[in-house]
Amino acid sequence: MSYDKINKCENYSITNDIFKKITKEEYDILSYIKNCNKYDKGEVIYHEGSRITGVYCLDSGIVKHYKTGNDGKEQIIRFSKAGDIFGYRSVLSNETACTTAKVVEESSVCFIPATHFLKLIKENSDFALSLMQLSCKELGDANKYILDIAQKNVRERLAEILLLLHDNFGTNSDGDLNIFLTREELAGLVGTATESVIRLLSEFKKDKIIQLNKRKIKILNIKELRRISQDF
Amino acid sequence: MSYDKINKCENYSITNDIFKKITKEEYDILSYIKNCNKYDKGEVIYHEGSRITGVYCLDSGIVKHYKTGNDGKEQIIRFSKAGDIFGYRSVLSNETACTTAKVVEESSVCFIPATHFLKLIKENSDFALSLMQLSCKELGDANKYILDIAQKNVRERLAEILLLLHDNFGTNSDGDLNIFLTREELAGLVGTATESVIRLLSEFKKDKIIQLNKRKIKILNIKELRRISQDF
DNA sequence: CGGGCAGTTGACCCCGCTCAAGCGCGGTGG
DNA sequence: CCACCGCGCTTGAGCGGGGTCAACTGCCCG
Repeated sequence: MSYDKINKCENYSITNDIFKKITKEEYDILSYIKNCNKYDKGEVIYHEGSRITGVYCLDSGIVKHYKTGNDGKEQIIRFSKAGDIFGYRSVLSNETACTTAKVVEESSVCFIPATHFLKLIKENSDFALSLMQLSCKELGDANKYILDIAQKNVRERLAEILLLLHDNFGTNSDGDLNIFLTREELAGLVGTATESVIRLLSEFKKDKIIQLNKRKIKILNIKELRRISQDF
Repeated sequence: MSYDKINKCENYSITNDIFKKITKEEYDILSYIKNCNKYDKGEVIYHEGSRITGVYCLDSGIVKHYKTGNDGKEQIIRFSKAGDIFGYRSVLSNETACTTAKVVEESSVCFIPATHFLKLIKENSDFALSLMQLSCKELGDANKYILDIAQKNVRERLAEILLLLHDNFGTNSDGDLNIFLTREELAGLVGTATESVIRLLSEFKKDKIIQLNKRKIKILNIKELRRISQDF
């Protein structure tokens, strides 16, 4: 992280989502206190197990959150995109980070110290409530994920992940998904081996359900994908 | 749920855990407003997908929370025991219930209407904060569960579940786990087939790691169980 | 006494993991 | 400029963990 990258925050993230609930005054103080950095692709913002001293919000870019298994394999839990905040789980539960946060696409990240974040929660109950809603939503997502991994087969899960990426990141003008993951990352998301992802992607391609070009993925038949994913 | 079971709450649950943070006055109002019921084993408190109009706290008993897969198989997400609250996720995120809550052991359950619960959060920031800590802790647990199911084999997971039950429910004077699940429920917890659970339990028994007597399980070698579970 | 459910065991076999080999491509250095 | 290396991707072969099916037992309860 080079020095010239510091303090170039555009304030996007704190105008977004849950920060809608803070007052003008709180906003001004927050703008003053927060601290922004740019991170390159592949850089780690924090490691699983490390103590977190504040909350991060993403101005731009994509960050993946993963846990590492005993054999060193990454299990991706979720992604953050522009406007999302992360790290708040550790700050609130006062535990070490339960995931590693690594940059997938060059990101601009704001940092809000824990003390100030907790102060905001205490003083603004609307803010506290929307934060609670956020963590509850994440909890619901995690519960669904547990069911999926436990009961669906790899083919169904891959279909579901493609739909999830489609919903979260959308498509560019060419119709390609706006996120470019390695096969290994896809495997870490689905919870399977890289080779299995490759084989199934080839099948989907053969069946004209998706189109592949390197890491670009275009969904051609979203209905069929939904049918395969078995999600009603 | 028979009529004579209503309004016999002992107030245990609202003296517990997160309700420590409420004031005397709030406590008195809450005692007046809340509503208590007894539920027999097997009764459903609410179903996955139904709208929840308040938050539940458990005075006594055990409740399991599970999601149902497309093939009808239960995936148990977690248990509640005396002092725990549940249903708050749906109330806060304003979504339908993401799990079914079913009584495993006869339970005394208090109900707090959503409006009053939200009022408490708005007016008592300490209460809000400890509730947030609770949801964040659950989120951390869920994330760990995802990693486990995705990367560990059934043997490792079963060992881990036995340790988890041991930590959560403890043992009685005979050293048996204080929770009595069917083999099918254990399978739904581990995320596997009933037959696999049976076979592995037999193995653990053969290896003198556990003792079995119907649904009673006694852990004989907790170290070995920890080794098998691969959890560091 | 009979029906039904939980538990158990054996047989079978398929999904998906692992290992290995080969390919394409971009970067680096001689 | 080309040779080489390494990484990501792809494909094939093999096999084993664990899911499924079926049969049997024991037990509870009507």
